[in-house]
Amino acid sequence: MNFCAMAVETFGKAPMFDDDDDEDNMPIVFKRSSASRQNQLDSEIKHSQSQRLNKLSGRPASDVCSSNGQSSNNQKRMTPLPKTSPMRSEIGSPKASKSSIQEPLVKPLGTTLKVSDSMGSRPKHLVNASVKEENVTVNPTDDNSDSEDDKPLSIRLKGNSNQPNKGPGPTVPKNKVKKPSGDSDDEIPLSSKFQMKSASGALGGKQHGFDEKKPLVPKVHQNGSTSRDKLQKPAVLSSKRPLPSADSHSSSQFSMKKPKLSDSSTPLSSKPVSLKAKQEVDDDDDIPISQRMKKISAPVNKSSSSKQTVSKVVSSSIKKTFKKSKKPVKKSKYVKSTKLLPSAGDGQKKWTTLVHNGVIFPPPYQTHGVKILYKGKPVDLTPEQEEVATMFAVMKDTDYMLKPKFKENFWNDWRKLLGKNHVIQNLDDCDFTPIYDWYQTEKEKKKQMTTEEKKALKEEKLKQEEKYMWAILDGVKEKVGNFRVEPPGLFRGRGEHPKMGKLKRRIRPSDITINIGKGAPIPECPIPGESWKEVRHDNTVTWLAFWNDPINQKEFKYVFLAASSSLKGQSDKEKYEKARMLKDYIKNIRNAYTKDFTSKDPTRRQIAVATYLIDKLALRAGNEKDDDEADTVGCCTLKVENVKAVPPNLLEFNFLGKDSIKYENTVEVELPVFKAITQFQSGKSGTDDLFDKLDTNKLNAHLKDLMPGLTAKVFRTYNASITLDDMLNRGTKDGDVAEKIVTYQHANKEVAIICNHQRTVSKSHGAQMTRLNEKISELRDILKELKIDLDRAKKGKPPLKDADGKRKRNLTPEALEKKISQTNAKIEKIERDMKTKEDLKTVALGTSKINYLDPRITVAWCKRHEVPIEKIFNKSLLAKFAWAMDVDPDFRF
DNA sequence: GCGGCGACTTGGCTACATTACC
DNA sequence: GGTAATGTAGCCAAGTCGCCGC
Repeated sequence: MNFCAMAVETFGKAPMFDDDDDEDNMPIVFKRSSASRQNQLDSEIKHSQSQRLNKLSGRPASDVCSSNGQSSNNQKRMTPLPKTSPMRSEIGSPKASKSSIQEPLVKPLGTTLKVSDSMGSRPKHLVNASVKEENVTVNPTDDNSDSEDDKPLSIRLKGNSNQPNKGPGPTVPKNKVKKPSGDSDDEIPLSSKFQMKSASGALGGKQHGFDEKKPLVPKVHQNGSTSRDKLQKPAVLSSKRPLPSADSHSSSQFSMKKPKLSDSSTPLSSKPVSLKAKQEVDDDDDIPISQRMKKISAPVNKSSSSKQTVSKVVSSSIKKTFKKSKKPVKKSKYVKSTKLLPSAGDGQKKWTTLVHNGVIFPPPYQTHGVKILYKGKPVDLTPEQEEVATMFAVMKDTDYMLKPKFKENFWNDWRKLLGKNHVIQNLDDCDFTPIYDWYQTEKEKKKQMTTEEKKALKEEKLKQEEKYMWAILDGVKEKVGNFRVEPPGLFRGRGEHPKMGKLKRRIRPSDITINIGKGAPIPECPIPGESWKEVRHDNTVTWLAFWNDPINQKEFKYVFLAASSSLKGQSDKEKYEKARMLKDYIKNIRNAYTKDFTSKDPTRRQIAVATYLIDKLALRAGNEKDDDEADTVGCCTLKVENVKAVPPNLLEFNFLGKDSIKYENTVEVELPVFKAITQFQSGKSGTDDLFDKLDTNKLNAHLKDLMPGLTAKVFRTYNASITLDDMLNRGTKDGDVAEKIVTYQHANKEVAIICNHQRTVSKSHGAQMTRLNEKISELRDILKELKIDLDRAKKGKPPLKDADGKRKRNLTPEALEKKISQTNAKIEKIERDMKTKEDLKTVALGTSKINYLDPRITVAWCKRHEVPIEKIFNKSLLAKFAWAMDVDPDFRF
């Protein structure tokens, strides 16, 4: 019996999940963090930059039929939207791209980090491409898979690195920041690090045709090698992309899905028959040489047998990880979801039945009675006044206290609570230290609790929250993401947010709108005497509840299902499928925008250049912002002052992006781009919009003309995932698991740099490095002694006394040699660790893993290389990416 | 065609938990 | 067993983008 069906039957009666569930269904304990977040904008720490790198190319035929269930997958090879006539342009036709480039793949990983690069390469062929139509849907090209367009620009650059100046207008980023003398390059913006290592070739104004078969981008590696990929990509067939039918064998779990994409007006599934046929032919050309070699050397059925073996390794580990969720149904009335459910497109039905218990509110404020001092004297405060004073007091150690705006906003809100005639008349004369000290004491007390006490508290909390943790969506038990209503506090806007410090008032039931299935029991309002603002039964949305953001009433705070839910999984999968689809279109999109660099229509020119920057630098779209938000920008909202044009063809970017993270990057661009930028800047002041004829709506509307569903952010997903795929496949060597993990981390790091995912250097970083250095010197001293002892032992003499004057054990020369070797190994390990630590101290690897890297790439790679998936994905990622776990080992992005 | 609302994704930080190391 | 290092979960801010009404 179908679990869903079974569960559905119970729906309706479904009260709350009191679940006598077995432990498998026990909720994971959710912690609540107390809160303080520090927004650090230390620009010295937050280096910027991102540079795009490699994109990879070749796609094995296997990718075509990546099994796993890619159900949705039909989207690849989408045909143009109805509104766009397929006849409109030759761009999309196989012919149009015939010129294609069958350039050798560029090489690899080893140099990855050093060679970053940029996209410059790409444009090369673009320049000469013949694009006949302007506004057209760009059909996937038949030859695309072979083209370098499938590769990250950076990779293309790498490939050309040894051919400086040959390319058309490659963009090679330059390093703007000087590298510190030490080993570390921490002080360098991420992007710069990347670039610095990659070095760029001169751009030359020359443009080469596609058929040149030369590296797209000339590049000079500062210290990197410029190896070319020996595993050249095979000539590509138009049919390389997976066909819908191929995808459709995907695992049954997807078989019922109605992917959004396919719901769109675009006939995703209607791929050309010829392509399909081709795909089925599936020749070795589509398979990376490395794999082909395996095939050759293996027994006939090797591929499948090895697959099995490998899969076994992975699946067993996966099984282990998911063991719990697999035995569930035993006692539970509901099925715990690990599979994707059917979903619908926007505005469409997202679910049929939905049951949940609403949200849980933070406990009421408990007064502590500690008085603040005003002009040195204790002041009585009401509980409401004290609560807000406490919010402020506990932030004493944060950087917010250094920001006048924070204090000003806090004071304005707090004084309203104090009232006009309150004894407290200004903030400067207030001393919050008594409350701060009290808070520290409380923290310390909590820390000192015994393990049992902590456990008891935890259990108590769990007991209270358990019923809010789950929802039943279409009969499937799903975890709720954020079922706790945000507690009151002071707004911690990032960067120079004009509202930082304002009071986020307490949210009450009357602020909250509940969304639940018709006929499902309305969640009881947990605060006696109060009631929900509204109850809706809207199955076209996925939120369970929302309230208006108290800081900005126009905005909302939603309660959604957790990332591991099937709804989120479905949507995630669709995101990656869309990005994969871009691979089919990218070449012609690049051709199209390259052509438009010199368009007479200034709007077209701006769209072209903006798209180029988004593609090349992985910039975000850049929506307009209100005055009451931090002053940050994205591509479309760049100001003239954010981009400095340095002849002959360098662009220096310097701006605050999302979360006020600094983006600093200097890139070499193609001359037409350079020229266009200077035109856009001419006659404007620094604070004027660089792209004055453009906004994200226009840009995305244009992108949708090129590929169904294409928006600016798809480029980030595409470039991140294709870079990972490429680097893993080029860079993974035989070796032990640890070495393979290092390869993965390198690739992950590369992506993080591309996306400019930064983190602040941990406070203890310096101390940690110092400790490690000390350890190394201690080991070196030991090494010296051991060598002396060895010499003496060889001569039959006893060892010297140790530092304390004590006699050491008499060891044989063999034993001493072994010790020496062990000590050397220790030193090497510490040195390696230090380097890694230094390299990653400002790079956040997690963000790309969670949001940009198609998990199927990782899972398939783990299967191919026998790396346990748990080494790469933690528990929550495994749950989030459950839908990707049965991917075929041959899957390629 | 535009603007704004609404829904959803992306993102860095921090408290807490777990693991490593001595 | 204690402490430091590392990993993770959760928080919630800040983006993107679709859609709808004017």
